[in-house]
Amino acid sequence: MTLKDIALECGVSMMTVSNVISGNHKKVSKQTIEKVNAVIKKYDFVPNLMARTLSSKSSHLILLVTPYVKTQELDSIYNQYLTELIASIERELMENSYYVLLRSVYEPKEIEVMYKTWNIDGAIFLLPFFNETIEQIPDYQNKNFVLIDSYADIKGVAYSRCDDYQGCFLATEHLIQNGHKKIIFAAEHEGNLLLEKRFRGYHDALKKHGIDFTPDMCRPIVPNYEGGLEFGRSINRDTLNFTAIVSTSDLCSMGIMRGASENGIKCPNDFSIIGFDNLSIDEFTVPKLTSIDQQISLKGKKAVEQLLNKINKTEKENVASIETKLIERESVKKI
Amino acid sequence: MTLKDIALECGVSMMTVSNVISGNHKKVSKQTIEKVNAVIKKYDFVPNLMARTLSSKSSHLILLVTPYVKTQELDSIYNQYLTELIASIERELMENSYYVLLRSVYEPKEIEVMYKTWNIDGAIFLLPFFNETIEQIPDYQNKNFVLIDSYADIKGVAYSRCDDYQGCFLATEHLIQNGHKKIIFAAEHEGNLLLEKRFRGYHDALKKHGIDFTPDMCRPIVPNYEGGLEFGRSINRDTLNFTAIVSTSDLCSMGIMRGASENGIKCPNDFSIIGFDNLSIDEFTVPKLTSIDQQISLKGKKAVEQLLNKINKTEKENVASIETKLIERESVKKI
DNA sequence: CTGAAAGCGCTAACAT
DNA sequence: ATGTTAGCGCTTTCAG
Repeated sequence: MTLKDIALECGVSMMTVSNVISGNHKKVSKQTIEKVNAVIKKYDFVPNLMARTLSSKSSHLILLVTPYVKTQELDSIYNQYLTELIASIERELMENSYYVLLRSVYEPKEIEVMYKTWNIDGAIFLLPFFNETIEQIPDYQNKNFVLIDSYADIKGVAYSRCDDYQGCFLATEHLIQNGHKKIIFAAEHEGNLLLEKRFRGYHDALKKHGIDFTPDMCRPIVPNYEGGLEFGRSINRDTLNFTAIVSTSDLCSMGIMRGASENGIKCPNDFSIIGFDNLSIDEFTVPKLTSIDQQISLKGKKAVEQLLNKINKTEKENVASIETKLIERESVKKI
Repeated sequence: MTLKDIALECGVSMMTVSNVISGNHKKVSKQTIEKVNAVIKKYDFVPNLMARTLSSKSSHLILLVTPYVKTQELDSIYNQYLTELIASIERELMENSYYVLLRSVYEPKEIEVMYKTWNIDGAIFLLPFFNETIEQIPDYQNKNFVLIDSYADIKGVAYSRCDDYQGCFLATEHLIQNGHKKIIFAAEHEGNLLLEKRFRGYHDALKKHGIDFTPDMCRPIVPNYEGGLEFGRSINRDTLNFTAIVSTSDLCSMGIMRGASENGIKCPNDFSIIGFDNLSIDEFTVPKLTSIDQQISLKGKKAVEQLLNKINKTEKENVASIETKLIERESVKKI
């Protein structure tokens, strides 16, 4: 069943059917529209987008780019994170009649190949691992790129990310409001644009409430489970010179809690901690972990919004900054 | 840059270039092949698959089908699970020059629409939620379907799933080998094909080692975190008439451990437990959770193998049953 | 408002 | 071993 068959049965030309389907309703009379739609419905006709793309160049295909790494190498945070992100993006694109091609990419060249192969209409980079490669892609300014979680400053692309500054500001302020003054920041942030934003939020919250920041309050740990575990194990009654920790990931927080508990230092009685990401496992830890929620689905939705703005050349702000939320559980104690 | 341009520059016909690209090397002389390949390389020419599909009908596009549900409704197990599964499938398809279209599907009709729209070459159903809908899809026997984790018995489709029977057999036997005799099975399995297999594995392991099964050894709980929590809370010194639990999900195990510990009943001293799925969070629980590993990546790889067999009409067994593995951690105590 | 002609980039089928 | 013809299903362009 093709456009031609529909046209024949309706006694009109292919162009008329095409116009009805494309929603060019100004070019067709009401009666014709109804007649054509009836026949389309009768046969459950669905236009072939391969053919449409070939002649019109626009495929309605969006490339979702993930890094090509061994699955095991992906920090487990990405598991939950990516599923939710991809699901929300797919849903939002679907509602706008776009389709999702998923591809793990190792070198920038592959992006270009995908464009030539499938006439891609745009791409969303799901993780901020592509900052350096994007500018190597030919004509990247005109390729409708959206970067997620990236603070790179690349001309012509759009961004969707959570407000990392505000997230750690919130966390820090919450600790202060619970009576904490000796609050440390648990991540090496130098050289990492995202972590620098988070550090800045922590720093400025201290400042706002008249607490001096000194360099020893920043602990240069790697913010994953192992890094947290190592740091946690270094905590004992002698080194416990703080009452609260601003962490930059839930898994890191879990590592810290586990490591410290090996020395009999327990959260929340001996120290309070706030994570980042609001993973569902936060409900399963002991104590349940207070965390900063990233609103992942909203981030995906906004990424699609940015993309459609680019595709439709709607002149808009090219950064979506998603508000974070504090999710209170049991890892912060009022002192 | 098109086939035509390459043909022109080489001084040959389009068909010759096409044959070189498709690997029809019997139809072209060695010199011509080299000449053509040189020009292709010179211009980084990539053939347009929209055009190829239009004339050849084969798109090299594979549909990955997930259920369309609210993200929040997806049990968190699927998060980690799906990411790893999708990553392994994408990788394997990519290596065979296939491309991945991702789509969440609400009703069977949508599958048919995707086929008409994009000339899909086959589909993999990532979760066993489609058993009832598949047979409603027109011509489903010839559509190259692979179902993951399904025990449905549908004509003409292929399957990739872990050996659930063997998984719980392994778990039960491991407990027995650690001296346990009073072992309960923690899931309502009736009416669920997959859970029935697991129960059978548990049952047969008991039998093999001369332990009688009595109906009270099967606890009809819902095998997720909440169900586990509820059951765990029901355990106290009076009701603790077993020494070990075969659970059918890691999250359920975590719920049980948490619920029981609220009553002062601790794993592994008061009872042993083995989970199912081997989630990475098993490393973070206290005690670390012994579990049955599903080899998710292998499952994805085998799913692709099944699919390619169908596409290439290679006559093979249409079920891939993935061996499970026991991952020992700290939740089983020798008694 | 409606239609005819031409062509998107490729390949199947049939030549030579 | 190589080339020619026709056509995949749709839209663009230009005419009426």
